[in-house]
Amino acid sequence: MTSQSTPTLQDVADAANVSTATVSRCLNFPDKVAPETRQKVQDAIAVLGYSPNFGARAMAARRTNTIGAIIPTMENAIFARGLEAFQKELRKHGFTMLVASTGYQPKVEEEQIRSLVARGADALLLIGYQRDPEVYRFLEAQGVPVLLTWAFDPVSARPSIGFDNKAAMQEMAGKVIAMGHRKLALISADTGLNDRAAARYDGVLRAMSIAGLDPAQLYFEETAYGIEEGAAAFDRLMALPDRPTAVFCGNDVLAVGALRQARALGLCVPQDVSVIGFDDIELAQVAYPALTTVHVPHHEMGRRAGQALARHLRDGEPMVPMQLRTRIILRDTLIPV
Amino acid sequence: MTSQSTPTLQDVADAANVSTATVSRCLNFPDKVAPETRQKVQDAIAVLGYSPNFGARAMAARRTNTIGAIIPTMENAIFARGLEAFQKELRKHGFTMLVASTGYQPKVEEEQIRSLVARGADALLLIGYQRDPEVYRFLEAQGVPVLLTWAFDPVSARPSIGFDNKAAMQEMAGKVIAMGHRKLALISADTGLNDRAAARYDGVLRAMSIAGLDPAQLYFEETAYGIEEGAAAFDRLMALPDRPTAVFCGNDVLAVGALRQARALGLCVPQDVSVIGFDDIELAQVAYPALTTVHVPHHEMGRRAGQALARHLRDGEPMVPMQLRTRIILRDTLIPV
DNA sequence: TTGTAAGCGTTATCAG
DNA sequence: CTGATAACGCTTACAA
Repeated sequence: MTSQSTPTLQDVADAANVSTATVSRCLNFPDKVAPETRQKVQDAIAVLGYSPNFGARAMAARRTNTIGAIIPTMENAIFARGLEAFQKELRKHGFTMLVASTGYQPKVEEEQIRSLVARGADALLLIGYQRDPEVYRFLEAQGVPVLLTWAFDPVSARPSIGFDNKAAMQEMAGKVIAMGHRKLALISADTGLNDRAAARYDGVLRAMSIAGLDPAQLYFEETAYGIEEGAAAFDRLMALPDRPTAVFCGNDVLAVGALRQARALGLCVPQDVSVIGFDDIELAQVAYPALTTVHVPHHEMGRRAGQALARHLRDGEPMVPMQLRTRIILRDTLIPV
Repeated sequence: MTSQSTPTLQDVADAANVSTATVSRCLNFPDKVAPETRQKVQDAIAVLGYSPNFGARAMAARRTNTIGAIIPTMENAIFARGLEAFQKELRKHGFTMLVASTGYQPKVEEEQIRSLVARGADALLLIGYQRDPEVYRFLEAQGVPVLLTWAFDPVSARPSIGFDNKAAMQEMAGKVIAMGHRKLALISADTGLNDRAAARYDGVLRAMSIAGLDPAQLYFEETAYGIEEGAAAFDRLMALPDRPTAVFCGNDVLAVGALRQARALGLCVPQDVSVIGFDDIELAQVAYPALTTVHVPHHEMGRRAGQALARHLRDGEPMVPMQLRTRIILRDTLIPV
């Protein structure tokens, strides 16, 4: 009774003259099987080129050793470093990462969440807090653990491993103000959809208040994500009658766009205007002038997230929220006014 | 007989007072079901919050509407644009993309291939031609169609949608030589593991031969992938007694590293040395000076690959190889010697 | 240590 | 148009 197409457990069992149960054990608990039996089975597996059917396994075992990660975008490497670390850590623990991206669209994120859950993801890694409560209910109902990252909200009860976007930006803004800058601008991603962007915005406002500046004076440019968009927003700011002397950017990608546009306009950064980024992705070092920015511990964040999830799944350890520190990286795009 | 945990087809069937077959039909062929029945079922689905189990579905239907894409790296956005387009196109046709990355390690690629196949990928998108023939045999045995991309080899029989790396680089090198450059260097990724890198290398050599230069005179720096690595290689080249006047780079990431190092060394690009990239990713425009490079039609490549695969899977259309054109983008890092 | 057999949640064939 | 029912390939008590 040889199968025509791809070999199954049964085929292996037949070939090795054992039961399917034994083959299964060989695969999952090798030491629960007698050495010689194991050898026979492994030979059969090799000969047939057998490899287990994931769907069937998932269905029978009711777990997949797979963890889904859903990020807003795969472009521009904003999340790449962190994910890389996450995936490496998971691998160590025998888990596989599945990635999906949403293009910053909540609807798409919901789809992706459902899709990954339907695919049997044992847990999910999501970026930021903000999403329809319905989504969280769904996840809870399905019994899928979720770890949030890239943000840390001390008041939220949801487990997260990230950093305080507001505090980080506030610190940076405080420094900029201390350098004498008074005319400030912020180029930001959509604060309505993106809680990290919103928090960073709040950070700038808070720093202004504390310094006795009127937050209403902040030039605020909200824009889509991308180098072009950053450039366009910067262009609008520079067309203002009373130009800002320091332009914060919600992320390094926008900042690099701003830098490019400054060049196009014949403006010198930082002499004519200072530009400040956020994230410290590789781009920031390569940009010219090298970008002053807020360093996010991408690698550590990914690693710890992987660790937390793996331990939770394997040993049932509860996932404890963890706040990581950011730090200001002074490069060449910021000088006192 | 209500299920305790996540609802199943059976639960829906019970709730709607129909058979599981009918529910399944509602899901897959809505118009093969009477409108009122359909309504009942849909209500039940909504009430229970049912969503189909992917593994079970895959097992029963023997297809997943999922296509796997395996790329060398997710960092630096080299493949990001193309993948994005690929994924968008697939979505249009009702397919889902699953990504995996290999870190440029053949062993890891094999693992990922097996993993995606085990997960039931209906087809695979792979980068480049070069891999163990055993892998191709495995894929064939499993009946999994494969489309290659990011390369185009006219003599290979395997379906691919890409461009001719060698011809592209040769054209660029020809141009550089025509500008009077004689002392040439190439910073390349590992040509042993990476057929795109090897082809680009060959392109430079060929252009030299054609121009009557001795290919053996090419300064060749083979290095790992990354900005740091590009910088280090450039540094070694500049330490040479008889410096090259033009430095080709196997990709934009290496080129940007070279640019950074030039700055660090106090060298002016392009006055002191010309630098040439390959790929034309966003980085190339943002770099300073803006990078002269070979434009790869990322978007079109991804889109067409998605189209070809979707049609093949849906309508059984054969996948025909397609060669896309690259073009030289002259920006600010190359001048005549 | 190994085998038997009952699921796991769908799809799809075949009657009705 | 709808309902039984047999797969699909694997895991896991439970027995031997």
